[in-house]
Amino acid sequence: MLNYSTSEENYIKAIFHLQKDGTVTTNELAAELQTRPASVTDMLKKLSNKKLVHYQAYHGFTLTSEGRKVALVIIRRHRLWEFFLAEKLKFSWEEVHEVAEDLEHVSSKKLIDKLDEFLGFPRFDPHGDPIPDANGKIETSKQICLTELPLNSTAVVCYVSDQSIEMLDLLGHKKIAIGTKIEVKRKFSYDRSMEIKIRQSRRTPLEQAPINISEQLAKNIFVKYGT
Amino acid sequence: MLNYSTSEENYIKAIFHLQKDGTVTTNELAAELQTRPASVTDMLKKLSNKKLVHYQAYHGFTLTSEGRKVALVIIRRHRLWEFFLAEKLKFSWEEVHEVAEDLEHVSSKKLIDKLDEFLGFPRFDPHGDPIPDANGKIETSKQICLTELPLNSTAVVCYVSDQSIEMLDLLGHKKIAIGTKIEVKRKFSYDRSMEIKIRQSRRTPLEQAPINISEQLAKNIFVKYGT
DNA sequence: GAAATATTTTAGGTTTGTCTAAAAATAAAT
DNA sequence: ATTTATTTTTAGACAAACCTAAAATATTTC
Repeated sequence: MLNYSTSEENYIKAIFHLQKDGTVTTNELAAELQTRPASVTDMLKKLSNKKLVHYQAYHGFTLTSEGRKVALVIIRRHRLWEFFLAEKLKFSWEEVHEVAEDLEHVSSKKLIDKLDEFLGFPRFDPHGDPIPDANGKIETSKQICLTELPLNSTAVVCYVSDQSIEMLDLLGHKKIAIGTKIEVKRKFSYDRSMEIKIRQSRRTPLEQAPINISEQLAKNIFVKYGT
Repeated sequence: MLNYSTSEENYIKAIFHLQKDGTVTTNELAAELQTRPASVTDMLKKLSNKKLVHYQAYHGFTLTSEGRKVALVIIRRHRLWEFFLAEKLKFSWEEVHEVAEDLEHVSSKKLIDKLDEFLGFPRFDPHGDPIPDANGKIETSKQICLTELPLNSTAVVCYVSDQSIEMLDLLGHKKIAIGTKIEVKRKFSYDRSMEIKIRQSRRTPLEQAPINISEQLAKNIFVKYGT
């Protein structure tokens, strides 16, 4: 079970990413995969036979629930490798994607689950995209940079990109950590600093006075909506 | 450059391993790769055109120096991944090979060199086989278990397979470490324990009194001939 | 050294995934 | 509602890597 060719996997993954906006068309997919529409039709028939996509000639296609499950496995592999490359091998942000494109097709489930464990079950890849867990569960809300959080919105810190001693010292002083709830109260256009209210996760319901965050700090803090 | 298909890579690697005993024959290679002689002939023509093998119809083949270079790159990848799987992901000894068979075909040189660095430039994989360095240099003498070292032979400790606290404590007490020179003076058939003389690497020229090593300990110490 | 046996190569076919060019279906425009 | 344009599918080919069966070459044996 769950043994597909590199090519099939790439199609499934691409459909998953494109289908956010409704059904996917042949041309869209051909453009995404840098191939020809005729090739897409060929492959789609195959994936349709394998019950991975709903396909009606001339009317686009979407993944079946089985197809979605496969897609999530591939995305899990991809993002875990990206995390590994950035975190352990010190690849830069922009370099990880290309190498992960190859690594993601190595299909040993045990390899991926052990890699996940080795990495400490990370929940976001270096681009801030969520990593599906071993059961295919994935965070719905995408991670965004604190600088992009709109005024008066509340979100939770989930990742800090710069992990230097100095950075962690500053965060400690401001009592900001993974899980801290943040609400943006003001943004100053002069230096792009912001004023925020924070609440420690769970056990600290008391309202804190607003504190100030420099642009440089905000740039390295990532948050997501929700709990 | 250096971009070959998975199939080509498997052929090159297999020829490298088989050619230790002279030229390789079509049947040998077919058996090794679980394929048919006719398929081997097809591929061999292709590799011959690419100047990776010397090939004369009906008379076997060997790698060219270019082919050997390619083989060493593939073996380097394979053994580094094996080391990674065993050391970092806690795969058992016997499981690493199969997964590494897939990982070895991911061809990014940067990936492999960074992996090498991350792992601390290991010189032997979990089976005791030497890992070629980034320039394709490889230890000539294979690592063997101390139990296999013949009487009155001298060799150098290069690897310890059991790295439990207890084991390291015992090794520390006996002053045995990586680089220690060992000469086997006696082997007792009764309990398969052995008496050895040791000399610390370089700076300790003085002859030590022989010490005794249990079979259990010897089984976990690996040595190689040479410096 | 000719016959028997084993090995290797050729010839022709299959599958996977791609392509081009032409035909069919859908969507847009007048 | 036709015509025009776009999109999608079919038809037929091709390369890679494999296969079977038959022919060619080596090797053994007598």
